[in-house]
Amino acid sequence: MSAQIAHVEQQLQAAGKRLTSQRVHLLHILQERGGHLDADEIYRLMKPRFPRLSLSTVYRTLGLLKELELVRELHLDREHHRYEIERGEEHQHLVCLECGRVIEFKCAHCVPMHQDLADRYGFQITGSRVELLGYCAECQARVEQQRR
Amino acid sequence: MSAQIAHVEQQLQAAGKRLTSQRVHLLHILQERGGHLDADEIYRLMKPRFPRLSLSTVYRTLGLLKELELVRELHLDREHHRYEIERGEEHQHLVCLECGRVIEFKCAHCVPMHQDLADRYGFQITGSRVELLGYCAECQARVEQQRR
DNA sequence: TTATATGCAAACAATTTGCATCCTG
DNA sequence: CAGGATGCAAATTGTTTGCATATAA
Repeated sequence: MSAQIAHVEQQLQAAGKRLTSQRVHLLHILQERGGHLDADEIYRLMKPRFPRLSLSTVYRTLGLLKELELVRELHLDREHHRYEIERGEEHQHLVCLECGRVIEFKCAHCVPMHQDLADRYGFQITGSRVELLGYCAECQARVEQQRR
Repeated sequence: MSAQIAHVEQQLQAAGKRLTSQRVHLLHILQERGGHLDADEIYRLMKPRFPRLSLSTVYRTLGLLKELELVRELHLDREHHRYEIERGEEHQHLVCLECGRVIEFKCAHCVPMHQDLADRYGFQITGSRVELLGYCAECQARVEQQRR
């Protein structure tokens, strides 16, 4: 069992929650896949192991993990939310509008930005959503070729 | 009639669309309110003038204006989308998690960030969503006091 | 006049909830 | 064994669509 999962187990118990096999498995999936999954994808990935699994369990588990700040909810597209394990370190997302690929990056400019805002507006910043939209190198090339 | 509205009128006609009183009124509301309205708020603001207005007209109009890039759709919270007039100039949003207030700001750090990403990943960036979440000065003070 | 917009009601999709049953602690 | 967790089905919410009627061009 990874350190991540051990940590989650600990947090769940600290919150008086139970460690069910569904919860553990969901975490594993999120961890293996590296995140950016939506509820239905998670559901389908879990289904083989839990044939009677219901979507509401997925939503309830995600909701719980979100509250415990073990999972982060992303709003990368308008249709549904996507989820990833909260790794503690702030990072941003780059989304390709053509193929949907998501690249994570860390932005050196964001820390001074937070400080700026604290100074200018007295805002205490607790979180951020930085999502940049555009076209990845591959899709640019493909579109270019089709246009030829 | 403001220059904004004149511009919209022109764009609509260029796209072969009609200039209905509902569309004009919706634009006026968005302009007067300065944006950040959701579909239902717009609906309620328009209702007095158009008692038989339906929500679907609001959604269809917003969809149309969004396609023409006259209106921008924001995803500030998970419940619904909010809309504002597209002013051409990129800006970011600061959202208070307590009172819901939205502050717009312009971030000097964002332009170099786009350039960075183009360099690092070959990404062509066409848009961005930068939303910072936290607590405004007033709400911090209030919470502080309650805790006392 | 004629195609585009609107209003209304019904359809949808993502997410949430009530309740009986199940299972972890 | 007791209370939290699950599965199922039904309810909610935000948004979209089909169709008959109204209206801008």
